[in-house]
Amino acid sequence: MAHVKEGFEDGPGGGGPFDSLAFLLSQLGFVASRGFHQALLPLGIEPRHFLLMRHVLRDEGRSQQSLGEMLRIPPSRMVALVDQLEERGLLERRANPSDRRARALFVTPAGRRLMGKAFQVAIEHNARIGETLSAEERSRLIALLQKLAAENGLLMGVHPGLTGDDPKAAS
Amino acid sequence: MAHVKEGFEDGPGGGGPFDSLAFLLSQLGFVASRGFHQALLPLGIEPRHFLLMRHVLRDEGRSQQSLGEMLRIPPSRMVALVDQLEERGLLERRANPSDRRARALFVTPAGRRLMGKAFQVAIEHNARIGETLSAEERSRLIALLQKLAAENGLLMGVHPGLTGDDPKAAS
DNA sequence: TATTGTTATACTCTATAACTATA
DNA sequence: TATAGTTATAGAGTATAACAATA
Repeated sequence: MAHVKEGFEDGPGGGGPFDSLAFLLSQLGFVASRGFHQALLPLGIEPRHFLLMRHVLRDEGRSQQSLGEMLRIPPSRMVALVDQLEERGLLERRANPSDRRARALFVTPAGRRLMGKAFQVAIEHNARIGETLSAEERSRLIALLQKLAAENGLLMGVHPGLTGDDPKAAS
Repeated sequence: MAHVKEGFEDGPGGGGPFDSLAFLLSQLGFVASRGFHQALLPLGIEPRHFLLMRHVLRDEGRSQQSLGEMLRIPPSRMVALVDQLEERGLLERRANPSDRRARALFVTPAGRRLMGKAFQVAIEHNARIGETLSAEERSRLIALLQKLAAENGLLMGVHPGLTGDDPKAAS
């Protein structure tokens, strides 16, 4: 382990900077998640609700299961999420005429209004994260991260943290 | 929300790519964390143990509380973490002659051997994450992330996910 | 009286699997 | 017999606060 260049230069025994790509990504990802979570607090929803609502908005009338499969959220978790959003009057479960077992999901007018605000929050949060970089730095950074995301099989708009494959701890 | 350039171009109503800086960071951070967690599985420890051991290694003999303050881990959580590592024979609580309330932490020889392997795992994991980038892309990416980390008040080697300020959900 | 570490308790989140109603 | 959704249950992880030993 003496020939490594980026990060871990300190080796097993010592101190030194811990500036590996993996660690930086993990740290910054955590900060980004936490920041968005906090930014949404005034609206009374969490990032997972935002993400789910966003996908319902994109294709209203789908069943819970169909959405759950796409976002890789297990059924019982979908029930809880939709319950929370329905109680708050943001989402609606309607009957599906062609299959009375299924529940078609729709966003209510209140849900639409709230999502408008939530998008605003997301935009502001996003701007805040990158505000210390120049426009050019920012776009180069985004391009590099996109390349990394593509190589790691990430789907745009589907956050792996929603799937329940919990990393458990930090790194 | 019509004048924004990076990410969120789709607006409240629509679909489209979700390639904001914040979302990319959150996604990739999650993937990096999860990957490291899985890479450590064969060694029987988790990233939090690795991080804690690493700090004990750096300055042996410190008290639990002193370490907990530095890493911002609450006392009862420190007890659980140290318990787990002590049961596995990787860490030792020794008496502190000058203050018999405090417990001085030391890494055992087995702990040292395991940390050697864990560093190797970390190095390999780090290399895997960035392997699709060229050396130049990689160093540019790291430089940009470091700048971002500095601006967001991140401490090198201290992962915010260890502090218990849970983001709760993803995004 | 304050502090270090520990333990007890309660709470949240989650997955698993049983269950119901439809198909 | 299979499927969509729900509910019940049990497990892990956490924080809070009470506690014991020592200062």
